[in-house]
Amino acid sequence: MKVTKKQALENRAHIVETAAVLFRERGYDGVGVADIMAAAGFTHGGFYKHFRSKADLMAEAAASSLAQSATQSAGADVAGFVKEYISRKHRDAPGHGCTLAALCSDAARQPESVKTTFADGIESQLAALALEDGPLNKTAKREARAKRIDTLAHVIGAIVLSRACPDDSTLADEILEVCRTRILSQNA
Amino acid sequence: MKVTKKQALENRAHIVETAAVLFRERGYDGVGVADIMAAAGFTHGGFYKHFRSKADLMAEAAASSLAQSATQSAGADVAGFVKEYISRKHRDAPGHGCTLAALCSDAARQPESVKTTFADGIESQLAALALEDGPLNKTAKREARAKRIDTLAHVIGAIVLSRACPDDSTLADEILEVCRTRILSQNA
DNA sequence: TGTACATCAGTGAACGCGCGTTCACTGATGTAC
DNA sequence: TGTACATCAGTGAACGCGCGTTCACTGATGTAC
Repeated sequence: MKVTKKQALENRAHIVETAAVLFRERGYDGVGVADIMAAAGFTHGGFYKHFRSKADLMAEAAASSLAQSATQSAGADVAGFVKEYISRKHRDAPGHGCTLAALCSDAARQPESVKTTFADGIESQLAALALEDGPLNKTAKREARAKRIDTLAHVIGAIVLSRACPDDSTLADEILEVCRTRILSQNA
Repeated sequence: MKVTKKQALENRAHIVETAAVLFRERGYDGVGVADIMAAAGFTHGGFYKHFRSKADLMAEAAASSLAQSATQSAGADVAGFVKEYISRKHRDAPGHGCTLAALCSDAARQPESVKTTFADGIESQLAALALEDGPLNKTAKREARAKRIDTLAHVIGAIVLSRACPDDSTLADEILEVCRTRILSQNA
């Protein structure tokens, strides 16, 4: 049953990817090691050949999906970012959406390793949004950073609040529409 | 060991209050029935004399703390609300802070009973903030509601994002300061 | 008002279950000669 | 290149533990007469 070194590394990466989706869908406490391994196509016993603990995988999965979302929105203009972010599609597919929106409040109760990863992820996300900036002087740079932090908090709040409503709720959609419209007009 | 009917009802209310704090601090999956009962000063066996299941208590605790935060911010002007909400004090004491900020993303993964309670809680919170409005015509009312929804999402996003950072993080404080300043200047 | 009995809030042990983690084992891969 | 052995990714059973829930029991409260 042994497997090529290359194959083993691919399997490991696949486990991280799978976990990154499941954690976003069901939270860190909502998914077990056995769930993750089964979803990745393995039995649970092999888990500890790849990771020292579930907490280690949590931090790694977070890093992976945070980096991915940052890359995805790299260089997008703010309006485009907001439109994609505050959408029913994003709200209804947390597993493939923004890690910050899906796991922020979970992260708050996790070990420092996870929280540090999240802080880094926030910075990456801010940096990705910053790519549209031209060369700026110091004050303008500070102002641009403030604006991005503010917008990021705003869009996360919209998604998180909308997701807390029942599935067929009109309020959930109202929140999205209202916030999308207002954030866009603010950035116009 | 029996107890007055009045005392029993008080005990029940005390359990709900205790749970409302613990859930906000550690999340729905982070607190057990035994934890709650012990914190309230009882043994865990009596739990099912008061509640049919943990999920029932979750919904009830959510309703209780949501109603409480709505009452607290009733009639406050938006600026005052934002200043209190986006503060280190609020961020660092989730157990006695806003239920929406503490448990929104947890609620998203809970049974409909909890999500419905949250939707009601959002409406209460919006209504509480609306008390400052004078008599308005239809368009102005719609606009005022949109503004409140948008502000609520915004302040929640700020707290949630800040809480995801490590405890000593400067980023966590930066997020609060930036968002507080910008939201206040928007509402000025 | 007094008495005899039913009720039921609270206790603490026990239940089955799923969790994170460990372990002996397998057998193809990788390595040493 | 061929052979003999070590490695180690993956398997599946087992571990201890904590969880939500159940249960027999207690004894003060509440009720019926």
